[in-house]
Amino acid sequence: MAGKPTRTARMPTSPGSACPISPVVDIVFSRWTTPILWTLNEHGRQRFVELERRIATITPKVLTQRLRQLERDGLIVRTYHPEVPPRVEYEISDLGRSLAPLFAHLADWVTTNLDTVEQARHDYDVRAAR
Amino acid sequence: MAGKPTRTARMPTSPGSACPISPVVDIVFSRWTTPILWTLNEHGRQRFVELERRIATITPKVLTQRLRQLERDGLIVRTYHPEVPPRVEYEISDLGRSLAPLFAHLADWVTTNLDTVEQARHDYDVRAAR
DNA sequence: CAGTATCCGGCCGGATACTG
DNA sequence: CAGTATCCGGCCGGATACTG
Repeated sequence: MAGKPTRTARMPTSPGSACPISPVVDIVFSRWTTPILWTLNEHGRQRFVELERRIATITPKVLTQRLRQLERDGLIVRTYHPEVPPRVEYEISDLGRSLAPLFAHLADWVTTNLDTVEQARHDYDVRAAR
Repeated sequence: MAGKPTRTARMPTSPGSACPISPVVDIVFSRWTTPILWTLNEHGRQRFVELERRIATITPKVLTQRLRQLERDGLIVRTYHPEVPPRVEYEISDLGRSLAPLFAHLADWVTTNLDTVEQARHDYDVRAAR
């Protein structure tokens, strides 16, 4: 046994204990996962380039990474057609689709409350400046 | 005017264009915000140390940072009582409370689907290993 | 008590170039 | 077309120590 378990490294120290929704946050809500899932849900089965175009500011590397993670988590399905040139299609899975009502709910919250958040930020900043 | 605007720096390049829920993701779903909001919603108005204890694995620095952000976004309210020793209380705001049904919805999704996700990961890893 | 100060490592994501 | 390879910077978050 080599050395005591130094606590230095980034152990996940998941906040899960205090919060039952932490798992879904890890799975679904990273920087690019929601745009990807949203696009697949809206426009159906799509090829890599189509996603790249629709999401626009994403780079191919990152798109690949996120797609792989989503596939691993079972939220999307990847289909490879061995042709020349190669053709790959992505579509949302049933599990992924089960997030749709949730996403709609979130979109509602945004329409209703985003202004309030921005106003709050503004007020806070004004108060902080004085 | 010094130099052309080099595109090197991390411009946010927000994915928002493609996805109407990106804003709420930025506001609510970072590593520690959901545990904090959840705790405040469950146990009501609390002092700094109480939050620290309930969330357990969070450090004071990070707790302060997240609380400030949530206060700025108008999701929580901070009350400072100038006593000795000082007393500060945090409570969820009306805006913060408006997230409660959403959180319940998310918690439901977790109970229903977390097993499926873990199974999918397992299957993916097995397939990848071969 | 309720924080702040300092240091620091890792990881995520971006830029750019290249490939079966 | 659908990616991979390489390099790299910033930021988030953690560890530790200190303060009005």
